[in-house]
Amino acid sequence: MDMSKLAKGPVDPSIAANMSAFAPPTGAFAPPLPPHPLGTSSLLVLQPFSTCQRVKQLDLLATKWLSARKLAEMVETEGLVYKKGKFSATEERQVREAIESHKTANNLSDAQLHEIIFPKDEKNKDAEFWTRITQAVPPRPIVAVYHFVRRKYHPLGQKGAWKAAEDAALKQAIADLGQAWEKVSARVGRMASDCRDRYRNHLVDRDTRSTGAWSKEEEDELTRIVTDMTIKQGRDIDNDVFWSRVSQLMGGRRGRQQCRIKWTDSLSKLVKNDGTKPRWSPTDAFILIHKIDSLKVNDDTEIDWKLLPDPDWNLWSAHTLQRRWLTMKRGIKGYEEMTHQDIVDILRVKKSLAPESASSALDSSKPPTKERRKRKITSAGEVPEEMTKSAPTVEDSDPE
DNA sequence: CCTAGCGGTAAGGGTAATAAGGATGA
DNA sequence: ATCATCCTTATTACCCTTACCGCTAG
Repeated sequence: MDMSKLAKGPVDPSIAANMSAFAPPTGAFAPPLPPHPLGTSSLLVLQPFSTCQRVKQLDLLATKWLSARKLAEMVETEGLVYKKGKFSATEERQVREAIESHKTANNLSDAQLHEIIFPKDEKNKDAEFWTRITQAVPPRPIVAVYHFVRRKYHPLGQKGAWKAAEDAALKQAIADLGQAWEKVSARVGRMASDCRDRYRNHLVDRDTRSTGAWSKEEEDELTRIVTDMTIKQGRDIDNDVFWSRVSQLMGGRRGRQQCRIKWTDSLSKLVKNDGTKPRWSPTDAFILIHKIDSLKVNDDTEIDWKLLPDPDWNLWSAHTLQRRWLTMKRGIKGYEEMTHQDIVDILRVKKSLAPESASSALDSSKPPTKERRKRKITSAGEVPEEMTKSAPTVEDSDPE
């Protein structure tokens, strides 16, 4: 019946148009409208644009400092395609190489390179530089590359755990200077963004903050706050939560990260599953792999995890799915050297071999201890067919 | 003198790595 | 009962995007 969803899953646009599109207020768990008139991204693969158009777009991305709004607008109006999200290892390497070659080509010292990336003097700005590096990682917009490089090449980066003395220095600096992070950074000896992070994630509310396991009261409170903020406002319970605000509403007793993780990894699936906790099963693994396979991406950094859950299989948050994928992937020996498709192929075989539990879950004859089995039937029901159906490889690849 | 847009800084939104405790099943 | 293994929960450094706005080139 709803096999179609399983097989097709979201048409992944991740490369292109996955603007974080505040989901239009759908009902509680109503099927999210495809964020896109399902053309643009898959079309890209097929052959939507002339190469000439592509070149123009890439040039635009590498030379113009387009604002987020403008970017989103162009995705809609003229099918602009650009990449968002974490930089892959490959991209990082491409950036490094581009910078190296720029350095040698212009015979720059380390200090000179530093001056280009962090110019102290107006006169040393070099717009050419950012364009050149951006061209090494299409289709990224220049501003994304700019921020990426400024973080990666910052001399104060990557300093590990904070020491008590640093916390004290940070507190004092903020007391003296306010939230002027660049100035604070100079005093503390950490990147501005790291100072800001340390402050908002750990120092603010430090005396009221509690850690460790959550009490029932706290869990109920968080659930109430989140549902008030989302469902009751007609917003999306998975994507429209403002975690800093939630933390405030929790009276500062839990930080924004604590609240977010608690919700997405634990409480949300409980709410979606009538108050009982589902447990990750081989069937779930099976579904996940097939969904990922159907995306036909080149690399898992292109996956937009937010688009994976669907109404018939929505117990698992995007975050959970992403992590489950990672652990499955790492369970394969030598996965580092493999292509994404290799890994998917291996997992598809590997995870279809554990059908015992899946099929026994179907057997109502011996109801296994917990009721949580009950819910599995919904998704497990279609698995055996899907499995025997086989030929999972290509099938739908090109719609007309 | 005006103004478009560059690019530096802050704010907002999110994940990866890790550890430790809890189920599960041979 | 035991132990390996997988799963869940919690922590925190680190990461990416967007908003904002002063400045300057044209």
